[in-house]
Amino acid sequence: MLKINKLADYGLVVMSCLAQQTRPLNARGVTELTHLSLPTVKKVLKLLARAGLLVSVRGAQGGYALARTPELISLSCVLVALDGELSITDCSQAAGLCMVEHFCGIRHNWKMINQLFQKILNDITLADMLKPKMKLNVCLPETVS
Amino acid sequence: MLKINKLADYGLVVMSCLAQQTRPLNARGVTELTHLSLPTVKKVLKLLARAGLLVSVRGAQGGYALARTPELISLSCVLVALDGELSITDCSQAAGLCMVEHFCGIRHNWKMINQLFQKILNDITLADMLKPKMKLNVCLPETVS
DNA sequence: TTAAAATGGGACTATTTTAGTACTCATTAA
DNA sequence: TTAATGAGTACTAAAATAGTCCCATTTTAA
Ligand code: FES
Ligand code: FES
Repeated sequence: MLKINKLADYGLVVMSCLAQQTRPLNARGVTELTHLSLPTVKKVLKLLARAGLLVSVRGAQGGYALARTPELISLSCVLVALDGELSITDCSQAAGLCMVEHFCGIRHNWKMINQLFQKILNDITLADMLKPKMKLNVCLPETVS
Repeated sequence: MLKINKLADYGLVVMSCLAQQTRPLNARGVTELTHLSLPTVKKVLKLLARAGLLVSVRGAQGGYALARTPELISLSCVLVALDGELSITDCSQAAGLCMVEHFCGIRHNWKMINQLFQKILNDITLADMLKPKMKLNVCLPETVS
């Protein structure tokens, strides 16, 4: 449960690959470094560029580079770009998606959990993911109301 | 992203419904209280019973009841029963599922995040979910190694 | 003893989502 | 001018999900 789709997973691999480059890298280059298939890499790169996380340089000698430094790229925004907003249940995000909404006493609590997870993913940056052993500093009793 | 499947969602609704009963309730009774469809309710009840979260009483006047008090039922075990183990990415749980495992520098960090989420869902109980406004007390810098 | 009420287990189908691929157009450096 | 490269879009195949149905087993109650 709670799986992100593969595209999002690959997306993070690609992002961390590009974070280690000093100049734009093209799709083939990413393929060689990550061992992911070329069509998949292309798809991921396009989506990330469209989301504004990568800048693309067209034409010969073109390629992709991070739009910001890894410290300013949250895990959350990468995942959202490739796998949509975080919503643990259909009902925890928008209204009207769940048929038992009116009879359900747990919707509010799902929303709280959803917010907590969102905050966690927001606080982790690409730079953190690049570290061999990331530190997770989670201490958010104030998230709760 | 990070959605649990509908069965798991319904499962929690059913569990919270049963938590408010004083005697075993049959599938039809659950349907009436939750407004979920009967076949779906039956499926969920069977899965929860098999997982040991509910005890079933067969025969006339039979039905289902919680196997333990709500304080002793974690959100985690309900979700696992209906939607499998928590694993954000294929690679964060077991080895050998991801084709780029050998070239991937972020696998360890995914595992950390996975553990954190697991701990959060473990610490929330069914009793918490029944409260109108749950308190989330997350403060686990020691989870990290 | 019998009939009715209920769960248990499993199989099945339609739908939706996901993964992966292919093709054409636009842009740019050399 | 030309070759390299990204942008956009459409498509197919495979997998997961949701929802339904059927029949055997068990137990209560008439
Ligand atoms: S299960 Fe959908 S609103 Fe509660
Ligand atoms: S993406 Fe699978 S091991 Fe890292």
